Amino acid sequence: MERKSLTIKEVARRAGVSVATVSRAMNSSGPVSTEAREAIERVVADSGFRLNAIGRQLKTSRSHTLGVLVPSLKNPIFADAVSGVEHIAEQAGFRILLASSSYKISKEKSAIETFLTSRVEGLVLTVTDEQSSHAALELVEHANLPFVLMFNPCKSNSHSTVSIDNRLAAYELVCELISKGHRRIAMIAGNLSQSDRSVERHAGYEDALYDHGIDPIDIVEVGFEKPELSDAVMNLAIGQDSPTAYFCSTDLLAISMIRALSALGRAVPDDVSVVGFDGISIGESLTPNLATAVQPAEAMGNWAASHLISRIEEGAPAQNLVLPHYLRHGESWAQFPDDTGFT
Amino acid sequence: MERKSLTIKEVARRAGVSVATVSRAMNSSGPVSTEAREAIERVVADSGFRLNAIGRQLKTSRSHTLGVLVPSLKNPIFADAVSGVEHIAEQAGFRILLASSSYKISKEKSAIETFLTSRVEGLVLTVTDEQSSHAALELVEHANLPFVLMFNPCKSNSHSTVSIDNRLAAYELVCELISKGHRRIAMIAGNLSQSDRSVERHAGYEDALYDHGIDPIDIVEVGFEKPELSDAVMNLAIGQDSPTAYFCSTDLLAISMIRALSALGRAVPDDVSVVGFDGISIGESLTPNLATAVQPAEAMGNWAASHLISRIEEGAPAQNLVLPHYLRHGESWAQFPDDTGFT
DNA sequence: TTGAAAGCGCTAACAC
DNA sequence: GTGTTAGCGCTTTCAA
Repeated sequence: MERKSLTIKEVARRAGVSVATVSRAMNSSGPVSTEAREAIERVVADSGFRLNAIGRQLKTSRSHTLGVLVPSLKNPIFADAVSGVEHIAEQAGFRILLASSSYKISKEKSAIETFLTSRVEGLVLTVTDEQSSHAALELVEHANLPFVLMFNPCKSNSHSTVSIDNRLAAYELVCELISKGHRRIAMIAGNLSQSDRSVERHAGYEDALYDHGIDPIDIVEVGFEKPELSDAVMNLAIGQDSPTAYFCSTDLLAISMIRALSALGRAVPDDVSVVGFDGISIGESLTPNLATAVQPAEAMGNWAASHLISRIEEGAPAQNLVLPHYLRHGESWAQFPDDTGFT
Repeated sequence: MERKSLTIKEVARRAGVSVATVSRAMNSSGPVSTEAREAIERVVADSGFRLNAIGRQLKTSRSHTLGVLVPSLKNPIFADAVSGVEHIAEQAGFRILLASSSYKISKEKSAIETFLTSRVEGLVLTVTDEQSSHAALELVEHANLPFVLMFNPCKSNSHSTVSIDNRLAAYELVCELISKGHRRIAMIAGNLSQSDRSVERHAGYEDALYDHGIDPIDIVEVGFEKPELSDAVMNLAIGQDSPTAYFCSTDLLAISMIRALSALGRAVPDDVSVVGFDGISIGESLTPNLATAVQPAEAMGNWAASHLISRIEEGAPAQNLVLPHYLRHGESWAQFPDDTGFT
């Protein structure tokens, strides 16, 4: 057992050749005689030698590494997207440096600084929003490093983005609720200040109500990191004119909401409808399964990675991609039972 | 905008000092006069200079990087554990290189080779099992690199491990099922050849049945990567003497099972009981919520990371930790309705 | 308090 | 086909 790993120099010495030959042999980057190759292979085989990527990175100024930053791994929508990034990156010979921000601007910034210091070749980021995260994104742009925003709605054309049309998807979801006869529709959302997606979804919610001449109910914001619903949500649910439908800004929230409602004796969807947003796969397996707008998270991760790599390798131009979403007509929403029949 | 990022040498030139002084200033690693410090700060501020970690890593032979390998990010149990690793690593100034194996031995091996090449300082791994993954683990041991196996049951004392007692937890779960009057209890599991945890859980299942003089039913194995349950499962569920209870080797499987059963008109828990294993947090929010054995995934990740770092930094000895599990008495299991009253 | 210089492990001219 | 060599960007003696 070697105390310290070998260097190419030592391998060269043992094989009786020069370091250049070893380098050529190990990288198949130039001619090497069979004799030399075999000598080298022998040394490598019984020493377990492996080229040191750090030396190579320094010399070639290429790290073959991508930085990936998401708010949290504990929401499957992000875990799935990271999984999508990882699979493509791995195929293309890129490593993944992973960080999570816990929805905190300060952690976004420090994660990005770490990535920059580590000389990653590109970044896949899901940030709070372009405004609040401006300082951090500024760093990336100043470093002239390609990056793609994932999930964040596209707000400019200067950089790449992959997302869905959150506002439209929310609009469609709420319209569907309205067409099922619901009039008192509340929105429960993760803190708007921590997610531009929530903001867009809320806008879609308002659009839908406005188009139907229905008054919106004050949005109830909850934290992202805790599963417990706030008192505000509970008070809303037990009040006199309690909503007949809830639009939750994420599936995780919707799942908690369904549970909380049933604890209050309100059955979903018989007494009240609940819809989520994201389309995490577990939602499909629930009973009732979740009505929601589905984001193709893994595909977003795939695209983010392959686009990023083509920017790195081929200097491809920045691009904004809006992927199609679709509504999953789950069992957690239903015709409002007291519907008076107005159309 | 700089085409290529600056080097310490260029900063030194611009600030009119030597590279050694810049290094000392930026790392607070030695005395620097106020005058020099200010000159350097000025240059750094308006150039956005950042020390290149690769140069530093080569010089110091420290990468401050941990490699993390899990079978899949799409199972929240692993995503949560990775999240736990990440949080501790970040606090300690370590970066995370992430890879997933999709439960494939070949990908485990190549991921580990990439980690080795990248000169990570330690590894957190969840592998198929120590036997099958032997070749890959061999590489790590030969490289003399500290690692901790996470989730994999401890089979030797030569390396670190953090897990729960899978066999005991499964035993307890199945005993509880038996005490609720169930006698026809089936086990549905992810392929045993892809997970030593499944194997242990199956042993616990058999222990429990054996202790009560009940005949086990042939285990039904399903793939990990697809949510659809196999025909074998369906045939079992609709057969004559179909089980009154299902023990699933993961919560994800249990959730799919509940859904599949209800599609067959069998209500959970009224007609049939289903229990899972893992304790993913979403399971708590389901209706019915999941009876399961809870693994403290995030805590396992936390411990894996901090233990690994103390091995790296302080040469702490390898350690095997078995964390306590607990049973979540969810709503997905119930007294068997046709219970004849035997005790 | 500072600078010169060696060298971490590697690749890629370049000369042979 | 092969070897020599000059760095890549940094830290760290060591001497001043």
